[in-house]
Amino acid sequence: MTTSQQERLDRFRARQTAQDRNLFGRISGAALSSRSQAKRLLRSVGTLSITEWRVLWDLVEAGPLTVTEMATIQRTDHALISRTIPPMIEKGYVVTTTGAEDRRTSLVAITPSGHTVFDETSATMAQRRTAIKDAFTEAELDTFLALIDRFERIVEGPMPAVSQTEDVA
Amino acid sequence: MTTSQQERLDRFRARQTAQDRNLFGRISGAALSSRSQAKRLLRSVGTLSITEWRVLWDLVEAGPLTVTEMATIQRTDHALISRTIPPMIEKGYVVTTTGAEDRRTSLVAITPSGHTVFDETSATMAQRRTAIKDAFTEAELDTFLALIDRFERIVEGPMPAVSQTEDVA
DNA sequence: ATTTTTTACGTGACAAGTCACATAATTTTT
DNA sequence: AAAAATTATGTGACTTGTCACGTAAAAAAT
Repeated sequence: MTTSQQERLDRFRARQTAQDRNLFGRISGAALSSRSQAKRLLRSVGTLSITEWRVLWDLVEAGPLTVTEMATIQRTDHALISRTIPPMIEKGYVVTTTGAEDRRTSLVAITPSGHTVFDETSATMAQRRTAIKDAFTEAELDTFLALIDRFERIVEGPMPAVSQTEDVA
Repeated sequence: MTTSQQERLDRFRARQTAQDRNLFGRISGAALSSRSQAKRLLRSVGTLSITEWRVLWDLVEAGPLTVTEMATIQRTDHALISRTIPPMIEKGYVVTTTGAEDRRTSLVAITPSGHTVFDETSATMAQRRTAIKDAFTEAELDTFLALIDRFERIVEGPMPAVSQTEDVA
């Protein structure tokens, strides 16, 4: 290996180390790993996709919900939920009714069949949550969530405000 | 509003509150918000997509890199990088050469043109990083990264190990 | 009462990201 | 030296997620 190849490798390693402290990349990486794991686990215990599973979990825990409510709970785009519902109706997992008080809304409810496919995932996904519970104390979880809150305040707006001490990398 | 509608709303709110403490959802939400913000910012200062921008940032900081190296740095799938490169070559932002020592690899390097489009984003994206720097002390960043490390150890495997005290939700 | 604004959701079009597989090249094992 | 295993990358096919827009319905303003 030539010196210039070694230098190239050194620069790659330095970059990797530097990015280990980049919160944007770290949070993205953690989220993507989490999603992949969830996907593998769900595939191992049934046929539900991640989004289908999340919908059923919300409905099992909270009863009938609107598309907007589920999107809010799941911190995702309403379009993703909206698109996930019709195939779930076809599979017999959920039913929808137009809102009685607000006919723009549709109220989604789980069916017995939906309960069944959801129940097949429960032990596995509960085990996954337990692993998190075991890994963090309540105080550590509080700290983690407070830090995530702060991060979110920065990434929620169009552009975060910065102090006068800003430096340009 | 009837009592049953009020109860439905109460259950929705309770579910939302409960999910505020769900690390999986919180980390995913934070990552997605971050990605959307980055996308908006990039659109406001040029035409680079998020993945194109990440590629250029890596190349600017570390010099020529292979697809696998960039995927490792960015904690993403090599296929995403692999697919992003040809259009960037067509746009004149990068060039590739087959690795001298390992003809399986291709070494990607930025061009002057790529530097130019990247430079147009630099102030904005640096400002974004500064906002993070301003929001967290070094100690808080250390804590945040340590917690993310721990979370990642749980989500990296096929299934996390759990203690005997596991409970099924 | 009417008009304007806002909201819920469905859809088009697209980007981001993943999984699996194939080919070529390299490394390891025999 | 040959065979087997592993790795780098490209690609097919798909899922996840987003942005923008349109329509219908509701709320707010006039």
